[in-house]
Amino acid sequence: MKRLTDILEQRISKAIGTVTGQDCPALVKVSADAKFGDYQANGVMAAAKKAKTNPRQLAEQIVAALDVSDICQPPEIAGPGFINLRLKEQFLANRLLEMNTDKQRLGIEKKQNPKTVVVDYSGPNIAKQMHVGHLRSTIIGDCIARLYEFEGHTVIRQNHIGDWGLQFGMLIAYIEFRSKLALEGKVVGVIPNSLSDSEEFYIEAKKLFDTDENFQERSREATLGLHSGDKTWLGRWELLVAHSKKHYQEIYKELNVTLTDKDVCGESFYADKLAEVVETLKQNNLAVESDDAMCVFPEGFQNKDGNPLPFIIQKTDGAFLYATTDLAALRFRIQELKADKVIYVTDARQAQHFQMLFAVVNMAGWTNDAIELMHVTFGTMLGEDNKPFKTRTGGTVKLKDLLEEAVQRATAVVEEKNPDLSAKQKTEIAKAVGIGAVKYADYSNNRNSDYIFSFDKMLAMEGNTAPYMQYAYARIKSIERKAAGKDVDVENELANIKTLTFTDDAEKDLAKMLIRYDQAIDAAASECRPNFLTGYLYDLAQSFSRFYNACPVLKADNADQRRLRLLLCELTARTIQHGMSELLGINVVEQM
RNA sequence: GCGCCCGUAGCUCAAUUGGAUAGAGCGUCGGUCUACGGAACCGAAGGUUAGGGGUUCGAAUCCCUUCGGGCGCGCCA
Repeated sequence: MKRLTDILEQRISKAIGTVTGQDCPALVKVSADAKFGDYQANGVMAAAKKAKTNPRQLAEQIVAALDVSDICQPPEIAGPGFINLRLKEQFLANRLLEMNTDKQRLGIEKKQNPKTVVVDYSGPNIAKQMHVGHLRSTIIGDCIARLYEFEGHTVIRQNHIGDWGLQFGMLIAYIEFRSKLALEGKVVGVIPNSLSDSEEFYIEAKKLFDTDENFQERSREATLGLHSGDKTWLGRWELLVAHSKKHYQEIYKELNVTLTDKDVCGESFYADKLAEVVETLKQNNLAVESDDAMCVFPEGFQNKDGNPLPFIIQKTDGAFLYATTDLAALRFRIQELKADKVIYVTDARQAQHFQMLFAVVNMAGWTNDAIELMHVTFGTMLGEDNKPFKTRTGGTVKLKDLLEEAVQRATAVVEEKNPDLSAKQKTEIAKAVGIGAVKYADYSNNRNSDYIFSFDKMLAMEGNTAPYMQYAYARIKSIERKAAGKDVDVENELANIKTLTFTDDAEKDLAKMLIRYDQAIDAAASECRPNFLTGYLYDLAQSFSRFYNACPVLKADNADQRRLRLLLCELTARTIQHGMSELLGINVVEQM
């Protein structure tokens, strides 16, 4: 099923071309106001300007050259030269019937020319618990990956974990140090058995590092040993990695995030490629020594003093930096993974770093115009005091704690609203609602802005929240259950519908919303903006509520009317289910 | 100092990227139910889109400028 906006765009653009002889886009959008119809073409004014003619007259000529009679009623011209379009009921009905035949994709086609898209997101550090600072990248990135995948692209997820460098040298040196203490009977436990052990060890190690020169020295040796592949050091390090992976896979599972172990490709993976990256850049005369460090100077970047800003790829002491790793990673993604598009999902503070990274990769000739490099930024998560989100005592909020609290709060709400459900159901619902609320709140905000984290707001049943969406879904499922109780076989009734007749405006309004789902997905994917999708789903749910209020389904006037209404219910449920569950990774529930 | 992001209703946020009279939710006020889950629906009030200038048929959106906020800017990631 081809996207309606694309069909209209194509036909009207063609008509503009026929009339003016110029190539001007029709700019078809959903109408701003229902009184202007369902869709509008905004491109005539610009075309008229280009052709140096009167826009209203041009609009008339275009309409005369246009045939959309299979879709719309005769187009109207309004204002300075808008072309307004009203869908025919028959067209609307046909679209619904087509959607009905495709349970998986609601009739939405895959992209004609799929690309290989690398999405880099989440990227936690090992040996530390995930905290709120990882939340936005993890879930926004996951939505982007799901969107592209649904559109038919080949998506390669990359979890670029922080698992290399001095801090881990320090930690494995501490494991060694601790084993000596253990021999003297001063501590119990030599190796960290869990991630929380690792975290404690990390704190202890840092203390020691800051106060003990010998330990500092040993940490450097450990780092070196690790980097040169020494088995003893490597073994200790692998232990840390294993605990960490287990931890964040648990979090991903809880969050319903699609990252798996095979997507992990962190700093350590690129460690042996860094020297070669630097060497290549040196040979190309792109990397030069400056203040004893190896730097590349991409054009257009300045430091505080107005001097060229370096992209430092090797420190004075010879060590490599994250810039070096990022270069190696990006080259790998382009050359080995064959990426057509690389999307980085990190916070906005790194914008300049990525601009420079892309510039350097371009200088090196590792990329070309056909490859799209994209930094998807997002703002900071703030507490209700408008300051960066912290615990009451000012500490970092652990993701695990945050999610637990969300589920706990949701449990209380379920308990209050629907105490008669089974314990098992309540648990399932609380999880879907609690975790869903956290994710949905993030998705529904424009990712560029900072956003204020509030359990009360995200768990509210009103407004654009996960619970509202889940409620809309549950109500539809409730109707279908009731139908079964009245000997109405919904599946059978919807299986062989040939014609549909609308008898109420609320039906038509809902139908028009339903057929716009493909466009919402496209907008969300192309801009990497999940809030376009949540915005659509919310509009849909509201539209359904209006319909629900106005149009009895099971007590409809006649069989035809009931069939149409059942179909609208079912398609709405499927769309909500698909959008929430498949694209946002938020579960819906039959009852709540 | 330079650069990036931001400033929209009392509050929290949208606005399909330059389109028609800037929309939601919360809060406030007023309505709707013996239909299917009231966790709902309808309506009202609330705006000089921070201020000013410009571009054009048309600006919250683009350009300039002032003010206010956040974040970057040489060996952390």
